[in-house]
Amino acid sequence: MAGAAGRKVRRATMNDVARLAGVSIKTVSRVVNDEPGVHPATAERVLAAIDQLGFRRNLSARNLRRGSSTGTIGLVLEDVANPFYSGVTRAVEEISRLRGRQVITGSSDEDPARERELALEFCSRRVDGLLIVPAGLQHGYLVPEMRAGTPVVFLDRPAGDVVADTVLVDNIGGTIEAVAHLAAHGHRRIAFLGDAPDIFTANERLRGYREGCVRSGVGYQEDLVVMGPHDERSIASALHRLKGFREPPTALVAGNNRITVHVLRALANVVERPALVGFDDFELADLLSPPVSVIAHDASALGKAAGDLLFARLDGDSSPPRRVVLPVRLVPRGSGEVRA
Amino acid sequence: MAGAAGRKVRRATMNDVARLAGVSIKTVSRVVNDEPGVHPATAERVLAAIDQLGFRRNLSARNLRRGSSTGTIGLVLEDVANPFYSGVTRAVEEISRLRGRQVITGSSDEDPARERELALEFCSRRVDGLLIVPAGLQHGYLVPEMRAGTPVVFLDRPAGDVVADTVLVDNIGGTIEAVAHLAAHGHRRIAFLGDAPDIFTANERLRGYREGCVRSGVGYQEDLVVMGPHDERSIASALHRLKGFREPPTALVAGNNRITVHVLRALANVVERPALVGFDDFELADLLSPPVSVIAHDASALGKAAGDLLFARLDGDSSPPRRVVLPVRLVPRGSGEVRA
DNA sequence: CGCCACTATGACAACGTTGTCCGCGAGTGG
DNA sequence: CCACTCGCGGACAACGTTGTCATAGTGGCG
Repeated sequence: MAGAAGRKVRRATMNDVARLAGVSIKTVSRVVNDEPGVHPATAERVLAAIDQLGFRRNLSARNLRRGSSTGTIGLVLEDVANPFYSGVTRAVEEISRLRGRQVITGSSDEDPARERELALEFCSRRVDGLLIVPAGLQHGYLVPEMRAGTPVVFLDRPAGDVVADTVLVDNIGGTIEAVAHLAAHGHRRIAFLGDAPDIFTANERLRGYREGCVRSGVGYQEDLVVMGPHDERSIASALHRLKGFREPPTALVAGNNRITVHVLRALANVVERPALVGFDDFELADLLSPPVSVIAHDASALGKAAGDLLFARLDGDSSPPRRVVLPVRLVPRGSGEVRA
Repeated sequence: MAGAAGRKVRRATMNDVARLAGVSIKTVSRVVNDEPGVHPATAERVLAAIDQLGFRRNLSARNLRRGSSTGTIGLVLEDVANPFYSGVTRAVEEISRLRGRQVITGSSDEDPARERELALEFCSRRVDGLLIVPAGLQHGYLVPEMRAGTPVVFLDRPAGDVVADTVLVDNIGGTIEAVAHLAAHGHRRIAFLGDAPDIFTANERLRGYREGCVRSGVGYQEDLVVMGPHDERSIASALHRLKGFREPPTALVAGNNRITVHVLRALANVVERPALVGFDDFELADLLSPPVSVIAHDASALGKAAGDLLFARLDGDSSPPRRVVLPVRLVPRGSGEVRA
């Protein structure tokens, strides 16, 4: 059992190592960086000294001196605890690891000020690249960074006022498909429960819903739309209100994974359940009864696509900014295949 | 629409700002750090220059010069994508934010070498503190760091061979309770599906299971224990094998959230389902049918406790290392209350 | 009018590392 | 035996920032 007892000790530097090994500091540097031109016996002595002192090279100093890469990628998202974003995080981490980079993450909680604060903090740390799930619409603050050559990729939502690489999912197409699917099962009164309309994806999905209603010949009815922000309570009361309509909706489209879960919870003890299609897939959706039909898209694919784009830029790709839209697919599992 | 077009530009330094504002670099530093003794008009000029150049102070240089805090906390866990750990991550992020720190995370995937690599990388970055979910049993490599004053807190599992702050959950107590609960409902053949026994929590929970069997008068039966590592397939085949017994188990204890989910999937279309209690709570457990009874413990509580411990150390607490064991509680929801 | 206290600013070194360049000694070919 | 190369190691500056100390200006006061 080794303890950490004893006086707090100053951290060893290359100088200390050099002194102990009886060589110059530059030689230590050479050993640490696997540079050629060091006699094996000398290297041995240096390594022994490093081990004895527990020396770890100071990356702040290294980064400062080298000026180029800090070996870090900044990732700003809405909430790491949301399974969708933690999937994205994992994918980004994975691809970064292959490229020898560490990931620094931060949750913005949909607060534009917090997003900006995090992103700028990351820039101060001189991250090699930034991946951002935008909370706000103003990203002019990133222009100096981009000018200085820091690649920025926007994820899941586009930036408001800068032109940059962006990876999105097909929100509109997905919602159109959801509505079409429900309409094909005879539903004519299809409600939409969406997130706050100033969130890009929420708005796009609303547009898709509207378009889907029109295309499916159902007709768009304002009163069947309930936009957020939502929590469990507000979803429950919205459902209650909809149910009180003279012609209540027979089907629901839920705008994202959290809303879907809230809907499921609100409907838990209801006998006459409306048909349901949720946007975003989630674990256990297939094990619920009825299993929940969803518009699925892959968090890892999103993270990977964004990461690929970012690293391509780091590798020197200077083509015009790209916008990648990842496909979604309807996964019918039961909850959406109930006839009206 | 601002573009990032134009030549790639060198990043502005304090020197550039100083020249543009017609002051010395030290004055710029004073403004940036809100130090007193700068004439308001001068500060104004400096701020304008900063804005014009898009200057962001280089934290590598700052950290190097100041030598003290880098404003970062390193978090090594098993897999950010696992909801349990992403909950921990979020809690750590939250508490770090309040203390003005950024969190750097890395997933070890249960690989001791990877854990070590990540932790040492973080040390090279001179993180202010380390939070580690140990993958291995050897942590001697951290001794120099701890000597140098970097606080280390182990999370969810203890370290193998160093004495340090540790936050655990009551694995043994929880599993004992699970077994007792099932026994109270008349079960005499209770199987245990656990993770790889070299994982601390898996082993502790196995011990708890064994103890629980003894205490409940059920008797410990070797052949009802199936340890991992597990995936969906292996769980399915284990269940199949157990079912073939002359006296098949009438109840199951699942060793962690992933195993529980695998069990649920394997049992999805089975009519005669054994009673089930899972270790770890998970979202939607209450909405399944039957709702899944679990031994619940709080990921955020774990993250918060560890963070509190870490920051207490950073604030100078030098009392002997502590071991905190967080309570768990049985949440009966249905799946565990089936009579034998 | 000379001295002091005080404000506003600047010159300079140092943090730990790495890139550049230089030197020493041994081996090698003519 | 000399000139030249090659392998190895070291001295020194520089990265961008901040702490220390010095200094110029300013106004008050005896």
